[in-house]
Amino acid sequence: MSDVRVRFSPAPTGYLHVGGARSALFNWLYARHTGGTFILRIEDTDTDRSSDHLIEAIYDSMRWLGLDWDEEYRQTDRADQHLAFANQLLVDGKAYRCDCTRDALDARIAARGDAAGSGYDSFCRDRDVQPGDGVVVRFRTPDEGITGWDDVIRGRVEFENSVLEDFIIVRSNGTPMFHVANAFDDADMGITHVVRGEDLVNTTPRVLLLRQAMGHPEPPVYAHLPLIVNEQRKKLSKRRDDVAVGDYRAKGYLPEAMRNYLITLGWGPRDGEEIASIDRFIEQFELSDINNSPAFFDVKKLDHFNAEYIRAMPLEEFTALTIDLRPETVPADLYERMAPFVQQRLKHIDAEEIAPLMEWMVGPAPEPSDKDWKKVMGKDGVASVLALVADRLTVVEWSPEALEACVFGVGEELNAKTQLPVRMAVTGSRTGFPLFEPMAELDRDEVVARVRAALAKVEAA
RNA sequence: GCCCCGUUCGUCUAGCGGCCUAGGACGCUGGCUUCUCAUGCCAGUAGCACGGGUUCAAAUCCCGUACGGGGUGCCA
Repeated sequence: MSDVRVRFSPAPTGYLHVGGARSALFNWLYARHTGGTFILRIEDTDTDRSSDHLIEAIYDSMRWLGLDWDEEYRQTDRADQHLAFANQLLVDGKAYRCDCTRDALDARIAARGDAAGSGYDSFCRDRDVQPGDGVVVRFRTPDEGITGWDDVIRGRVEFENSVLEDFIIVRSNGTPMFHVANAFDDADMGITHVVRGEDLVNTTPRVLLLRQAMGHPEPPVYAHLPLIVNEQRKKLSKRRDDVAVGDYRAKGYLPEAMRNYLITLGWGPRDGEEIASIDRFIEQFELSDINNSPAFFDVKKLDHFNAEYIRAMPLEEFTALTIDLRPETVPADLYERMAPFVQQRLKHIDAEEIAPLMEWMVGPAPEPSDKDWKKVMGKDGVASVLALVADRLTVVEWSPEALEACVFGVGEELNAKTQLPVRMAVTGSRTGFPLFEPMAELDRDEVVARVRAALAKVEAA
């Protein structure tokens, strides 16, 4: 085992969404690639918005994607240590108490003529505020100098310390905030590589400063991943975009397909094979190969991946996975015989995609649209084809092979194409399964009746 | 406003100074698989944001511009 230690640290304030899943995945890939340790750290310091239910949901989505973790922590279990760290900063004079309200700060900002929303102005730095209601602890950021790091993905990133405001490290309710918990835990847990979304770059100098104050000046390796964006090129948001991993699961995406698709967002395998086994990806994965521009989450391409994975499944596995999704009127043995045809046509593991493929086999054929009907049945000679097929069907041997020979035989005799009119008559559709196998599953009388009904409709037109 | 980041086909990517008349994938279009659809195969479509440098040589390095995004919470 190598000494690489990485972590995925979601805040359980929502379901795991595709952006978080991709971060988790890249951390996991790197850990597995290096033989290191993958840690799941639940950052639930915002107790008001975190919930056990959401933590469970995150576990669930991670397991579904096959992302297993080696160690697990919850930051609320470590709050005492975070607080002790914050208090030490207070003792050392690296932090101070502040009782400014947002309103008071805004008033000062307005009085100075600064832009609304400007950062904290260090008002309480030397006021020696005592503990009490509405009092927070702020970190004293340096007034000069530069805080920066060499990002594996972005290169050198630097911030002027002067633009860093004295940020809050302990809330007025006494709980430590994200930065302290994050900085402390990364150092304490010996995290060697921090792989996370680009939306966190701005917090990095704060964490770095905190580490220095803690006596851990040597930073981990940072890799800030490009964001996953929607069609408006904006960061995927839980509110406006439908992006929870669980939703994709519910929509019938295979975890392997989802995981494989996510891998291609911001990274490409060196061998160019974008659909491959997870082992191939683990083998090739390097942080330095991750690109730095945002990636659009393209459901069309995801669908393609999903369809590929569905088709690649062993038939028995596919059948077992989908058999309970068949229309309830379809007997299990019939479904098993039709499963190969279903597998070839499915984009999602979804009952609603399966139903239209086979409902005509167990109930009346659907009414085709006028447009489709005319396109197929409006051709010259269709009536004679249907008439002859209907007659032959009453006596032909009832097997797929014999049915095919019969229907095509009529075509040769009449010098016409027969498959489409017969299909339309029997299935009510121009598209679908190969005709003769399922047709042989129906009763002879039913099929003959459907062909005769179609014939009557053609003649009436 | 301030800070940070980004820009190769519509989309995801390859490309790390000559192999690039820019490759692959999705999508779309067309064709072929002795008569559906799907699959498979073949073909086509379309791109280095712009302007300056550096260099014998730039998609690749530097600077600027434009555009886009992220952050700017007692969220993470």
